[in-house]
Amino acid sequence: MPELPEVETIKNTLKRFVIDKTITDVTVFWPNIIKRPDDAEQFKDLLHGQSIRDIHRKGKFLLFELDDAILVSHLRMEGKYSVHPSGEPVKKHTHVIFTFNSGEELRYNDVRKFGTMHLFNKGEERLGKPLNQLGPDPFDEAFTVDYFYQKLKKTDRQIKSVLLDQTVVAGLGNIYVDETLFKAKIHPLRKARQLKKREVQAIREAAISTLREAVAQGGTTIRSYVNSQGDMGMFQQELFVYGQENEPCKECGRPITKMKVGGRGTHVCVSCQK
DNA sequence: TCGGCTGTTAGTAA
DNA sequence: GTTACTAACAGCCG
Repeated sequence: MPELPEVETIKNTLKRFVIDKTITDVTVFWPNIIKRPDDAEQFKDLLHGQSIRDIHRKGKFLLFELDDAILVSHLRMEGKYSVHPSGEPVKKHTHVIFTFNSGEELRYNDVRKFGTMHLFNKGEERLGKPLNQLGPDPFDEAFTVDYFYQKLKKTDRQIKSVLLDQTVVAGLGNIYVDETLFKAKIHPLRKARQLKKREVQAIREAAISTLREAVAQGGTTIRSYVNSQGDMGMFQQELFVYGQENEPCKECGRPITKMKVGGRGTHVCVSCQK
């Protein structure tokens, strides 16, 4: 589900509910979510007594900053965080509960159980998986045209697949890649290494502006995404190609085509995108 | 009823 | 080393 704009929105809404709350207990119903440490009991012990001081985002990852630790969380397709009074009935697909000293709980819910949590000592989170291979955030100043152009030049893959590669740039997923390529007027099947520098520049700018606008709209809700207050995003109203199969292109009027690229459903205006 | 699809990515095979 | 495919899981749609 969530790509950069959704994770950013979740971070911002969640902060209001959890900052300076102290974890007094952790309950893990589906241990496979916990990837580090490998033992869920140890995970629980390390979190006991820790307070949430801040929440950060890197690509699609949420980073919960605790007193002595960083909890790195990826929501994958359907992960959600929400805060509830302790007495409230627990919903189906809730897999981890962080109990606070405030009489509330932070609950992690994930229909498909794909999400992951990695716990690190503070300062060590960038050294191991999953953050050690992550490319720059699109909003980071390290995401320069030169960096991007060099990366694209040394791969044989199609541009769409490269944009989905989180080691190249971190935060784009299937929706925003399709939207970015439409905005840049580039066909998703183009070989990355054959793109001209001005095309690479156009993709970079399209990605940044698309993501910025989507953050402003609170993300995109296609089926299940809601932020940590339960609000839907609004960016689905601004989509040009994603989910617009057979609809007229908002630029040229010709129908949007759906195809497969790298195994992913891909939406393209074959008239606008070359 | 069942196969195919879904906002992701780690692991494996070629 | 690079790239392509699949599995992890559940639900929805035709």
